[in-house]
Amino acid sequence: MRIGELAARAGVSVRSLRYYEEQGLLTSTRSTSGQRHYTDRDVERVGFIQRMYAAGLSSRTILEVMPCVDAPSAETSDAAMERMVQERDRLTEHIAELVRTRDSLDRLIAVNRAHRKTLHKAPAA
Amino acid sequence: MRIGELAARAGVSVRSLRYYEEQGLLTSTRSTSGQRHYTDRDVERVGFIQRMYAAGLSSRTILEVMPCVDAPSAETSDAAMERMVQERDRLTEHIAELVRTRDSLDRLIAVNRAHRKTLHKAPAA
DNA sequence: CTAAAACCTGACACTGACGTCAGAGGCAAG
DNA sequence: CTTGCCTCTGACGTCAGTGTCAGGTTTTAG
Repeated sequence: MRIGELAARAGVSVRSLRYYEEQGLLTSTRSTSGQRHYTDRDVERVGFIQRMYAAGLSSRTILEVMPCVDAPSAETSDAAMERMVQERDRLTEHIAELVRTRDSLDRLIAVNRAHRKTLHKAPAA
Repeated sequence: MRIGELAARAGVSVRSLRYYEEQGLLTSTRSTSGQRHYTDRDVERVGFIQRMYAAGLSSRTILEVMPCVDAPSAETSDAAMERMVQERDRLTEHIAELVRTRDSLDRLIAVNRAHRKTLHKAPAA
């Protein structure tokens, strides 16, 4: 498929796909006229990339863990494995922090609700 | 206390504190010479701001929920409460997404470990 | 054949939370 | 007083992912 279809299927912009290629995260075969062509597998790959971005990894870091995705059946480089475990742990810690933050938001909401109930929806002063 | 001490206590840069003030998130009393002065309570306030940033809120959004922090005992504006609940829900969804992403990383790690074990740490080809 | 739509490269714009530098003034210690 | 550190304002730099525009080629539909 060409770049427009991949973009539509993966739910990203054409611009992003070119950027991913520029960053070495995505490769394409080129037709004689220079147009990029992709396979169905690339849809998943772009999805993976997007999730990594959403998890806070940079292009460079995603690139470092890619060997684990590309060659899970081969001798994945130690560096890539190490990086992936490291990012997994970082993500775990980040999730824990977000949960704590959400809890504090919950408490704040509860406190405000309690006060509003107390005031019985009194009008502004 | 002056800005340097607040920065040290809250673990942020002086630059950030000035930026927070510029965004309306933090206020200071000024000495006659124009220097900013803060209270102990501002240390917590900066901590709160930092956690909100870490949770993905923008300056503008933090500003919108601030009434709930500033006046939890008064008639907190409906808009602020609504915004806070909305952000709490967004955060919940984001956490769920991150957990899914971490699970997929876990699976990827497991797959790679299994293959490495199978290969019995065979040297690179 | 021709017009529209998709694609190409290259480059500049943008956003947002800062870093950093310049030039000037404030404040406690020796 | 002066040395040295802290602070002030203002402004420009940065980073990273993406938007967007220009100017040109390719593919597709009629």
